[in-house]
Amino acid sequence: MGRRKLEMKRIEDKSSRQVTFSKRRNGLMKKARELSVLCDVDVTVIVFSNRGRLYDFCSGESLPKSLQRYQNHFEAEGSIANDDNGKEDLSSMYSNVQSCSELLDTVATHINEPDIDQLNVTDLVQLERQLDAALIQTRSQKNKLVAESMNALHERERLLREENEMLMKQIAELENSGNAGRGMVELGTLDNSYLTTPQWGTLRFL
Amino acid sequence: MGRRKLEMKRIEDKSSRQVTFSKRRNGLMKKARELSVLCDVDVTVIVFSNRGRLYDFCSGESLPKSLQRYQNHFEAEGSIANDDNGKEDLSSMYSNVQSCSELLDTVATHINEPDIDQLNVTDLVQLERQLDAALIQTRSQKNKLVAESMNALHERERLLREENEMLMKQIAELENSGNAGRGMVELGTLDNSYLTTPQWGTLRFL
DNA sequence: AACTATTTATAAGA
DNA sequence: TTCTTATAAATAGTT
Repeated sequence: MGRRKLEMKRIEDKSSRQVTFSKRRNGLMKKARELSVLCDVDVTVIVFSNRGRLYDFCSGESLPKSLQRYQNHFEAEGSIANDDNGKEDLSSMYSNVQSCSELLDTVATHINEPDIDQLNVTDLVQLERQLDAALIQTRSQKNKLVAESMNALHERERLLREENEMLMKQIAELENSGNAGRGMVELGTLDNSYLTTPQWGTLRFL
Repeated sequence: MGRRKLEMKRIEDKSSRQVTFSKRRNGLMKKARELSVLCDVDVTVIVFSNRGRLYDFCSGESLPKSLQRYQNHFEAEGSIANDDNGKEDLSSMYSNVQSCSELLDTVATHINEPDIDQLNVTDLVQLERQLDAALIQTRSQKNKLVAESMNALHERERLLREENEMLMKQIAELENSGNAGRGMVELGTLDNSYLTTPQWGTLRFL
């Protein structure tokens, strides 16, 4: 959107690359801010110039906090060095599922504790383990549901194919028995090539 | 840039907020990609919808690597228990992201180290980070592939249904034009009830 | 999911 | 850099 259309490749002229970088960087940050405000979402943008200079935008209060949130989205599963020292592990404690909201309440209460000294390392270790356990359980449940969903999809596909074949046979029969040249149907136009690559393999990896 | 100018505040109507979110999120990602290509810089964008769905863009090969780079920018303070006893620490060894197999080899070697004292806390912090990064990357890729697979399945289902409908119409035509009582087909025996409960909803949660 | 009327971003020039 | 301006892009509201 300028005097002429730009090719989408590295701008070779150093000077105009620098100018474009400055303009578009500001544009990107502005867009990010607008998105976060208009749609009430968290947005984080990090830009590294190739000279190592850092520019960032973060809709939340702090970038590290946002990145932490990002990591929490993926991280955790059974870590190496699970220092299980003799005492009752929490898995039993969590065998009865605490509801998500209850758990979040617990965390919020602990984190917002006015006197932070009230939270000693032991408490935090407990909390960390609880959250780990909850995360593992959550992910496990998620994977289970996704697997079920995919199974249902594959089953539906199978049924549809069967029905499809049945219908084709019926058409063939009708054509053979009917008056030639009347009500002709071009079966050859049906393209089944997209049916030849089932992806069952994926399910194995859940 | 629309029919009218928008106030820069949260869009209250839920529906249009959702639409705007989708449009502007795509716009932002596109801008980010263009900036990284045109100006040859590293750009990372992370968006959390307020329902916790995650969208991201990263110009480098891996988001963890970019985040690592970001962290390094502020991490002059050194890590916990930085007992640097002269020898080169693992950070240099790990500055270049390793392949999965290399990483696993490294871990195996280190964990099986006969003399465990060779591994100080700094080394382990490095190793932990590497593994975190690898895990994030792996899970992210897995989720992406599963989502793609489900999309493919839904698409195939849609095509099959379309073809199915077409075939039914053809049968109806053939029957109307053919001799009555000859080559009759019981269309009523086809049970389509299992087609009425699409499970698109599941995909939202990936 | 498409379609436009507008607004916005920005490439080039000064 | 900064401003200006012609033009390309994005997108708000509509269908």
